[in-house]
Amino acid sequence: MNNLKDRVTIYQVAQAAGVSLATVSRVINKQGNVTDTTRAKVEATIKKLGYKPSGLAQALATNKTTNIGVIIPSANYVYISNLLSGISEIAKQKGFVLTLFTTSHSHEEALSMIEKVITTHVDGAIIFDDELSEEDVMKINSYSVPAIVINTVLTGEKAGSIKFSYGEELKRIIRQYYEKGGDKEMTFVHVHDGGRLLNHCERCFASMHQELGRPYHVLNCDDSYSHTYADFYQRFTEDPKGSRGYYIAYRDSLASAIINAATDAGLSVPGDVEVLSLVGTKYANIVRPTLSSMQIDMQEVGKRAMWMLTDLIQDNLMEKTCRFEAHFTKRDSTIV
Amino acid sequence: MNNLKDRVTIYQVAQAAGVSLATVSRVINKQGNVTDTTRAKVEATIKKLGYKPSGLAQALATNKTTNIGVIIPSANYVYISNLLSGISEIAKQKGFVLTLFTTSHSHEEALSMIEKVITTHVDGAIIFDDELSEEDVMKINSYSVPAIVINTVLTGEKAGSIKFSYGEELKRIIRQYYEKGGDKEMTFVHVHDGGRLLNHCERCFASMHQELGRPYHVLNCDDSYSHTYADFYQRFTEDPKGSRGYYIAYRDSLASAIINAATDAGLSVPGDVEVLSLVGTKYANIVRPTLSSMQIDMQEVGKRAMWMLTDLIQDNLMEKTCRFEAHFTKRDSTIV
DNA sequence: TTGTATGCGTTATCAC
DNA sequence: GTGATAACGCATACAA
Repeated sequence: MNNLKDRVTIYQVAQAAGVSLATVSRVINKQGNVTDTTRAKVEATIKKLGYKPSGLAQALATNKTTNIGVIIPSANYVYISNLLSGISEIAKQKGFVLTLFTTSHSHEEALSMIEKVITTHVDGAIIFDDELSEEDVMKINSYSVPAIVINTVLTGEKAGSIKFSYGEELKRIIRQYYEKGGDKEMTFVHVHDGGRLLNHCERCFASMHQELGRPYHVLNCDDSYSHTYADFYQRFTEDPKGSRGYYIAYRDSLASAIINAATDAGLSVPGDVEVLSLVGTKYANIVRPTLSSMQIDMQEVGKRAMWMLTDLIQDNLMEKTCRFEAHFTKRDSTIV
Repeated sequence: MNNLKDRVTIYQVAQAAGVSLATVSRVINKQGNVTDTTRAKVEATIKKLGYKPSGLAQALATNKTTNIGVIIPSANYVYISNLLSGISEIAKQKGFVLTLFTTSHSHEEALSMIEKVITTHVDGAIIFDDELSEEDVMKINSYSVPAIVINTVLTGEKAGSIKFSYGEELKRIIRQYYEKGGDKEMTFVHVHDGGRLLNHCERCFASMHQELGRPYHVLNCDDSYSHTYADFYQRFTEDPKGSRGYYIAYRDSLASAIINAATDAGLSVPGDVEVLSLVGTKYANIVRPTLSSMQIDMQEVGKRAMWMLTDLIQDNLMEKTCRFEAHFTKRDSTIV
């Protein structure tokens, strides 16, 4: 049961090499003050015994784990795994290791993850979770764990944040659509538990239409390709004329469901049905017709977050806040 | 710099509550032998002081981190993130946390990650990396770190493995294709650094054709949608007749590149060009025409791996080896 | 039921 | 240059 019982300790190395453990420690940490002779002797026995220092004990003694906690919703979305990949790339570069805390659309769980991060003794944390309020996140900071928060503003001593500006760009797209003669009525496809980003977009969508005095619709659907496809296929076949419209969906897969349903129902895209994906990934380019989308390079966001965090850990972060602008790429699923 | 200096310790709690630290420890670990009165007192001061036990110190004292090391190639592929998501789901259920070690197509790096896993003092490890040989993986086991290895056989006391059976199914698909009157010549689309699974498939592909006495081709291409699209588009437009064939690609995105290139070049899929994706994901269903694919439910693999690992950690793993069969799903990109 | 003492595997501050 | 020795924060066997 005690699966690490036979771990070789620094003490055993010292004994075998005929020196004190202090000397071994010096060799490990490549500090000076060691004769080449003894150094060689120690290194030899280290190799012979297969000694590996215990990160645990090191961390306890130095008060530094080289460990970054990452709080994200379940890693199963493409844009999340892109984010993770970006974080991971820089973390590796800087000598950090990532510890994952995944949440699943529950405020309670997200909170308990924050507690876990604190007990886990990480050197810093990157948090990307819609369920967490600023207040929640402050909690982690009150334990003086440096933290970068994505998509939530956060003010604090040991904190930085990355903010997405989605709403303004979305408003611009909507205004431009009508200005350039777009005449379809727009429908915002709402999904349950879509998170704060989606809700923010929805609010901007609504307020823009109110501002323009245009009619608009909001439709609830399931966060699943097949369900969404089925729903829309039924909708499109039952009332082809009434289905004409411009649909804004949260994710590539959902947008694709609408495109495919329309195409399969004999409607033309973008003639009868236009579709915009809010969170575009590389798949926007792959599906046919290609998918007009807004996107933020999440891998880049991940990199930046990790950069900011390393700076923050060294008390060296100048700009505590950073914005990422969403960009619109027109492809074949929309006319303008 | 010393970012955790002001952490509240168990000792401070004890002092504030007027008990010994042993009592506090008992309260934390919910052991018996504590009066309700003192328990309440201790819990109150814990809350008041905002005390969180140090996982580090706990781990050092008990020789148990609740930490699982996961070695994977950079998490940027859909099937990898599915795997991760499966692992993560069960890990959370069992009270473990995941520490990520990502590698990037380098044997050296993969080896150094194994060393890191050892020093990191994890309770167990799940390894999915094509760069690691059995010998490499044995190393982690020789430190008596329980490990589950995916897609590499491994024999060892504290080890289990999950094996994919891709080759046999691929052979079956190929044989069946010709038996049912498929007459296109097959091309295996090879990508650099595709890993052991791809190479295994390639060998099976070749040997099956030799067995059948059929001609076959192997084509090198880049592991990128856009490059592959460009390459194939050129190929298809320059020599439409000669392009007729059955292409086997590693990944959905690459297979989609071929499909789209063919379609855009005026060829018909699956009339002129048939395409099979080896590692299918949900996108096989989304692209048009839909993509015939082989697939293994990687999320399920992840779950199983984590289940096996928890059993292994408790010396309770009966079946040390487990196979996952790849399944073929015929969709619209192939005729049979 | 509660407190004392020791150990977990390091680092770091002293002496020598 | 090298070696004792005290932290680091907690669990636990043992004594009270």
